[in-house]
Amino acid sequence: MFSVSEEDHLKAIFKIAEKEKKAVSTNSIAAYMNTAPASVTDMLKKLADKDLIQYQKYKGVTLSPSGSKVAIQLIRKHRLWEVFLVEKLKFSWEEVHEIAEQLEHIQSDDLVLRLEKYLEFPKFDPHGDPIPNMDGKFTLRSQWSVAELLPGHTGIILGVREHDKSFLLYLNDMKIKLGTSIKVLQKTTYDQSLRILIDGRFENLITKNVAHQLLVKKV
Amino acid sequence: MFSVSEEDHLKAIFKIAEKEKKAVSTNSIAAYMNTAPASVTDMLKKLADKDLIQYQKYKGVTLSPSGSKVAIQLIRKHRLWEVFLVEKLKFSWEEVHEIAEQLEHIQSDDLVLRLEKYLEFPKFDPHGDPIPNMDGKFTLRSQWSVAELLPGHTGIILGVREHDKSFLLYLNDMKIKLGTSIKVLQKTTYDQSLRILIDGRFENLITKNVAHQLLVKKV
DNA sequence: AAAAATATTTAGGTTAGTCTAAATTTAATT
DNA sequence: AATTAAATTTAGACTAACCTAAATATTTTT
Repeated sequence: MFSVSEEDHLKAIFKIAEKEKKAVSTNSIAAYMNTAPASVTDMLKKLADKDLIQYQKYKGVTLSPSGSKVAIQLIRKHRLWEVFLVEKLKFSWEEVHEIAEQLEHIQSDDLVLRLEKYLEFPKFDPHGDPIPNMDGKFTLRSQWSVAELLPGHTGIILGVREHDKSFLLYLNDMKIKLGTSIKVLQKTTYDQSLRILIDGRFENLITKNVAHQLLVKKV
Repeated sequence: MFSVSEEDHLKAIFKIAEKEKKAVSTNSIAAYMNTAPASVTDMLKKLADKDLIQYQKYKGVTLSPSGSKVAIQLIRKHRLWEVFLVEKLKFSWEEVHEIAEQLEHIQSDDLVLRLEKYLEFPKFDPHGDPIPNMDGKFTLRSQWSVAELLPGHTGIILGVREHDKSFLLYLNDMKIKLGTSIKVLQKTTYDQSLRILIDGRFENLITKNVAHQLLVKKV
């Protein structure tokens, strides 16, 4: 239906729009995709012709309903494949992104439905990101970052904001994964770094930024 | 490493060479791939430059050791994914080819190894074709076509030569699948069509050609 | 509000992978 | 062996997806 490059651009627009509310700029897409801005402009024209985006020269883009649908289906496929890779093939959470980037472009609606059923309809992927259902609906849940927890309070890791491989390896070293309990022992007033207790066993110091990347439910 | 089109051409050459012993012709590749012969010529030049084939103008091509390796690895991935689709996702054997054609191009050696392990090292795919191991070795076994069975003798279906969807659906209708027993009741001398008994329960008439496509072990 | 900086688009070019039509080589037939 | 037919290659062109450099629009700063 759509080319890999078209799909990738739509996904990039979706991801960027998720964070910043305004129209998505050409340069931000280029930065996200590691391509030249001029290449993005070319693609935006094509996507606009196909009514996948709203595009006005120099004014940035927003996804149309059909463009949004394509992006969400891609994200759905990506996350379902990540669950497969981790749950079934026993990959670690930092290894699956590149492979899922390829698998998400496999075209077969039936495949996605059967995969989802086989995985028993997971609602979140191995990084804690929600998996949209067939209709593009994401499951919502209340979650806080560890940075928001008050000293003395505990949370259970639901997910991570940062997906960088080195960050995930750092968490592995600290024995932090989905389901791990994090108790905030102390917050430094100087730089807001935190002393935490991991699974009631390991004490460690994390920066404010790291705390911001860790998403938990309060217990 | 290699593009999808390069891989597809190498696989086509391998498949054609499997049947016909001589050097593979440009036209046969074009026919197999549904492309113009001129496009094949272009690609052959490229593959020859990369030492993936032996190519002399007008003389046809043969795979080099490295080209052969690429082709066999593709076939390996294709067949492993087919096993996954049928065994785990419960696709029917006539539905999996197109999806596996896409999946075979996913690049990750680790993925293939883990998939193979997850599937418990299958040696044959859902059509009974052998799955080469990591080193490119195919498992051999003695097999005959039903056309070779003498009246009164029985075989167990090991695989099919023909992979066409309509043929597989025809077998479904006749309740023939891998493991099914086939007893030859009678051979017509006129056109060598056969009356067979399927799983000791259903009697049916098949043409000589159909019998030739059905591979069995003798019992 | 003008100048400077930044963002974006346009213009023109490249490569991979395809095509058709014409030219050439090889194979088959008379 | 010459002619015809078939197979193959060459020549030239197209599209998708990229690029760089230059031009233009927008935003920020003085």
